[in-house]
Amino acid sequence: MPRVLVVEDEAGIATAVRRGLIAEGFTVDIADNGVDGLWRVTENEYDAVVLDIMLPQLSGYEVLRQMRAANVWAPVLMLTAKDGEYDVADALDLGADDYLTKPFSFVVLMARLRAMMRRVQRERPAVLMAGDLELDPARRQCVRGTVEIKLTAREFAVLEYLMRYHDEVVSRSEILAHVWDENFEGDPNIVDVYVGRLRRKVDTPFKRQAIETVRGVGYRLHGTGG
Amino acid sequence: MPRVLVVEDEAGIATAVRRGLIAEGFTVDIADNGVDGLWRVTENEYDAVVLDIMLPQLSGYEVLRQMRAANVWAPVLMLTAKDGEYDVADALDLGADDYLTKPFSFVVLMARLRAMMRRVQRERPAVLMAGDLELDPARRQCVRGTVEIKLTAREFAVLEYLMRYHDEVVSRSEILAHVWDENFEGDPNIVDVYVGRLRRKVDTPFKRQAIETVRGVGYRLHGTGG
DNA sequence: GGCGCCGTTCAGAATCTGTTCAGATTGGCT
DNA sequence: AGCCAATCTGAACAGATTCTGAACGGCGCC
Repeated sequence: MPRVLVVEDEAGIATAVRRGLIAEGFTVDIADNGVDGLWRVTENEYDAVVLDIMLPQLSGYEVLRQMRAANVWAPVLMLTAKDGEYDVADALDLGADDYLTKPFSFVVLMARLRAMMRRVQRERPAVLMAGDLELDPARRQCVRGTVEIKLTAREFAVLEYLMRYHDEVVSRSEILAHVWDENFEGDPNIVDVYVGRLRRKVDTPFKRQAIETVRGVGYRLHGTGG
Repeated sequence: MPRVLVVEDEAGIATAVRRGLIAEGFTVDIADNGVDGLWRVTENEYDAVVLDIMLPQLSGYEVLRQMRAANVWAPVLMLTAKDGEYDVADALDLGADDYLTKPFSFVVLMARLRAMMRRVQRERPAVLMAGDLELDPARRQCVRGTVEIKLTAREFAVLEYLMRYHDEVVSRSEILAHVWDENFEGDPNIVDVYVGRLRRKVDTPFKRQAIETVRGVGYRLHGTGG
């Protein structure tokens, strides 16, 4: 699940964008001022940042400059008001990857975000593969061999995370933080439950199970041999 | 190899863009005035046109207008200077597909060009097909196999959108934004209602239903086996 | 004015999902 | 073998999401 930070002080825009992005399968954090935005972006790993220029406390320019200085290179899409008070060129010079003028349509935002992430993150393939398992985040579809496997939203998210880090061991807390929320406060056993459900759905009989339990540490999804 | 025409009289920009595009694997033609640009675009088939607005002999507006009149529908990305002498809205009204304000970064130009070509390729087919379903936007006609299916305007629009993005999951908000209005303020349940009606009209008994619900995300229309 | 079609709203029904929990099972260790 | 902690699993529930039929009002046409 791609993770996006939205730094925007106008609550209306922020929530609208948030809702839309979530519907599109993103995980979304919101910061309503520059300082908070800068803090979040340096503390977490985002796949993209939507950054308003006009912000309280710290302008979008400054946030961008300081995050680049701090060696954070997540792709940034700047939001600018259409009155040319702030110059877009400056933002691009500072290392923004794209920009959008308010008011914008949500569809355009999505297209730009996707294009930007595709462009910037070449290491992320459109389709995740592991053995004969195939997972297509855009189509929200999971296939083993030729048969489609139906997954719920959560199952999909957990599997996606495991596949993204296939052959590596990922801990429960890591999964919780990424698939649920950094401060999820429920029973961590939920991860076990979902891994169990996934196994029943994606494992093939007579084959080694795809998701291995690494006792005391977490889980590992095997990249080859199913 | 995608072929691009760049109509731009400032030699510096033209050659920079040309070099960059070639490096990205495009074939590039340059015209340094409007008349030449118009001639080339009508004589050749380009996958995209980058068109400056301020040009000697014939403005970018005029080039665009006349090429559309001549039934040339290659996607056009307009270049505008940031002083608002020329209005971007006019260009979009005339049928430009995107625009960029000078000065722009090359990265942004590439992203826009790619996104534009992708978008246009998807949006311009004459007849939409998915399985044995056929939808002709020009004739406002929908056919399954040999029988015509009568659809109301809204039903048609929703189905058209789903078919345009067949096999992908489209969210309710996306459908609302495109078929209704980006700031439609009614009950989003209207989408569910129309999908339900469409199902009753276009689904065949004993077959997998064409429009699948992807819970928590949206709907997906199956492109094959429909 | 009457009629039919269409777009929309609404509320209840039907369905699906996320989560919790407790008991069963497994694996590692002495 | 026996113990403890970690893990698995099935059942159950609440809540969210989606579906659907009914109803309403506007609009164009006869």
